[in-house]
Amino acid sequence: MHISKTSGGFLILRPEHFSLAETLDCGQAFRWEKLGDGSWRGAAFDKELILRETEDTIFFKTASYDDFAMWVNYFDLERDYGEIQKNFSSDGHLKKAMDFCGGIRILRQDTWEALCSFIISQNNNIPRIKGIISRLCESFGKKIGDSLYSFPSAEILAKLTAEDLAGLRAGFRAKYIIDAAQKVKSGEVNLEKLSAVPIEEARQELMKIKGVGPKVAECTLLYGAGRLDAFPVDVWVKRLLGEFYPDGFPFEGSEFAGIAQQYLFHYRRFSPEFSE
DNA sequence: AGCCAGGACAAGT
DNA sequence: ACTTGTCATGGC
Repeated sequence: MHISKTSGGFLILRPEHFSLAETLDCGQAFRWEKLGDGSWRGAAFDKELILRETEDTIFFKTASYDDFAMWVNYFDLERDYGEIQKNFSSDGHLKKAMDFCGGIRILRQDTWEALCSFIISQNNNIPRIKGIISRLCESFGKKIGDSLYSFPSAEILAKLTAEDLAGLRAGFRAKYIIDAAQKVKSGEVNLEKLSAVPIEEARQELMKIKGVGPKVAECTLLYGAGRLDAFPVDVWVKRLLGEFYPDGFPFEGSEFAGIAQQYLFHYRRFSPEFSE
C-alpha cells in the first residue's frame, strides 16, 4: 500500500476492490454520514474520522500515524480482496454481484458496538436503526467531536435500566441492550474469545444474551469479531439462496463466506435488475 | 389502515 | 423439532 503524509492527514492510493461509499453505506455500520462536500464522517473506537475518496486515492484526515494505522485495520486494507474475489468469480451470481458492488469490504468494527447495533437492527429498518444508535451515543457516550459522540461502553450501560433508554425509542429492544451490557460487564459473556474459538462455540457464547438469536450472533461475529466465515441469513439472504442456489450455496462454510454474503445481500437488495 | 422493517421469544403443536 | 402470535416504533 502506497502511503504519503500530507499536511492534514494521510493519502493512500486506492486499493483495488475498495469503495468507501459502498463500504460505509451497505448496512454493516450505522454511524457514518456523507457530508455536503462528498467526504464521509464517522467514529469508531472512541475516535472521529473524516475521509474522502477520489478516483484513485483515499484521504484520511488525521494527524496521528497511530490513528491512521488503526483506521487501516478498521477498513481491513491489508487484506487481498482481489484473491478472494478471484475465487468467488467461478460462480455466476457472485460474479454479477461483484460487478455491482465489488468495492464493499467487511469492516473490523468494535465487537461491543457491533453486538449492540445488531441487537437494535432486529425487525427494524436502517434509517430507524441509525436514529436509535445516534441517540444512544448522544445520550450515554463521550463527546469526541463537534456534535459527535463515542459509542457508550458496556460498563456505562450496565448501570442503567430499560426505562433509562426510553428516550432512544428502541421499543422492546431496550431490555435486550441492558441484558447484553450486564452480561458483557460481568464476564458471563466474553467478547474477547469470539475470534479465537470454533465458530459454533462463539455463536453459543453470544446467544446467552436475551435478544441475541442466530442472525444477530452471526452479524456480530462477521462485522465485530473478524469472523469472515460467519454467514448471516436474514430475509433477503434466505430469499436469494432459494432463488440462486436451489441445490445449495457453493461456498457454504468456507473461510470467506461472509464476504460473499455481503456482496449477494447488497446486490439482491439494491440492483435495479431486481426492482419490481 | 394496514403492512413492513438485515428477528427473537414464548407458547403452542 | 417446526409453526404462530407478539413485541415498540415509524415510514410508506
